[in-house]
Amino acid sequence: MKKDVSTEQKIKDAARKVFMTKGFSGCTTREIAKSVGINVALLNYYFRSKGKLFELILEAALSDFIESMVAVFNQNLPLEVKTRMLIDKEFEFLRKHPELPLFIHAGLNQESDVELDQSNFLGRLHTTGIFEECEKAQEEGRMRKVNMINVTLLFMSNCHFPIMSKKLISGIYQIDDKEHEARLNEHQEIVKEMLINYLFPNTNKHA
Amino acid sequence: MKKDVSTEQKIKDAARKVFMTKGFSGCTTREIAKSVGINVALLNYYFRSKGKLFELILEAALSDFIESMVAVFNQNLPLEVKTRMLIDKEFEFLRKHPELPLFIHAGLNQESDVELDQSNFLGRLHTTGIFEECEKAQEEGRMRKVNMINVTLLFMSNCHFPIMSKKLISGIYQIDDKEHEARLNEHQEIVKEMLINYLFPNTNKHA
DNA sequence: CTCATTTTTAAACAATTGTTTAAAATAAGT
DNA sequence: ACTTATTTTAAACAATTGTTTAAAAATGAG
Repeated sequence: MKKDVSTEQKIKDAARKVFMTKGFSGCTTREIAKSVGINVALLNYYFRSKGKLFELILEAALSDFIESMVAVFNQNLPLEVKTRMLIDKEFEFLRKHPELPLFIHAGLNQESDVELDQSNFLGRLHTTGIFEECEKAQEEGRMRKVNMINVTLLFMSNCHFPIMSKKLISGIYQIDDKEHEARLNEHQEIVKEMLINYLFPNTNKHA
Repeated sequence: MKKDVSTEQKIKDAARKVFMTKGFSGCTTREIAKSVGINVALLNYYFRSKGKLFELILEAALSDFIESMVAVFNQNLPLEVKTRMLIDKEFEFLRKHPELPLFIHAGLNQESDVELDQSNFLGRLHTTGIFEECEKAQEEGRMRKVNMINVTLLFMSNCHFPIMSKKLISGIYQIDDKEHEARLNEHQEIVKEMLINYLFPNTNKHA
């Protein structure tokens, strides 16, 4: 029945790679097919169209990215520790998939018919209990009272943007990959300290 | 000689709008021409090709965006005040041009031949004296000792990302434009306080 | 082996792409 | 007014696009 790796999966993998680097309208179906070593018609045999294939890849990317958060939230650790871990894991995850954030944002802005709530991301976050955990910490005065949307924004801004902006930052400051990596490593520590200090102001700062 | 608004400028304006919302490969030259009310051939008469026109628009966008920073840096005010003003001006500027950050990042990743140092952005920043100002503040212990690249990252992350991520955040949390705007307004204050606290820890916090 | 189903291909389809050519319209110079 | 230069257009160009059709190859069941 199935081969070692099914053709369907091979197409998905190739499509992911190509779409990620070039975007939806930046590549052709033939380009994807060629990188798999198959005919163009086979793409439309498995997936009905280029657009449908793209939606699939985009939703999978979104899922990966939410799942990497959920994994940390599910850890049974104090909120402060979890926060540090979340940032570390995010940086780790994004270093492995540096094109992901830009791909997601560009993809959402182009293919406007992708409905985010269909994948129930909010639900998946809720099941981790992180919202209640924060609410409790806020009531107890351990955590600064900030709307959870703003908390999310704080984390995403400071983890995703540094990765997305590599070309811009390297270009402006004229630094090479090595130097940029060094800046990124330092930034990871900066972000951890800054966010912890801001969100948990009463925790003793190890300065 | 010249008309009220030159055709060349009208094309640039239209191209900017179209490229911003759809990206380079997401639109066609005919689409741009049509929105100006001219023939396709006239595009290539003024600008040599679609790619050349795009580079022009992208570089202008980058320029706008750097200039909005430079304007603040040139103000003769204490660093802490300038910092607050920078964040406010950035949010103000980006609210007017919300597509700009994503356009710049996507554009840089697609059209890789755009050389950032040709526009001498770093030079323009240097002439404001902001680097020396920070260095001095760092030596005097008023400002935390952080590499200027990381400082830049902190500002950009926390100003640009909240604007760029509108669709993602609205989609995940299922909020409408009004609620998103409210979150953004609150975020502006959060970012100001967080960055000031982090970069100028000795300043008395108005908490 | 046989036959039906699934997988894969080559070829063609019509539409659209960026760009060019050559002619028309407009403006400027003398 | 006549000529030259500039601006604008319509039409065509070849190449590429996403998608489909119909046939071939591979696979599976009995």
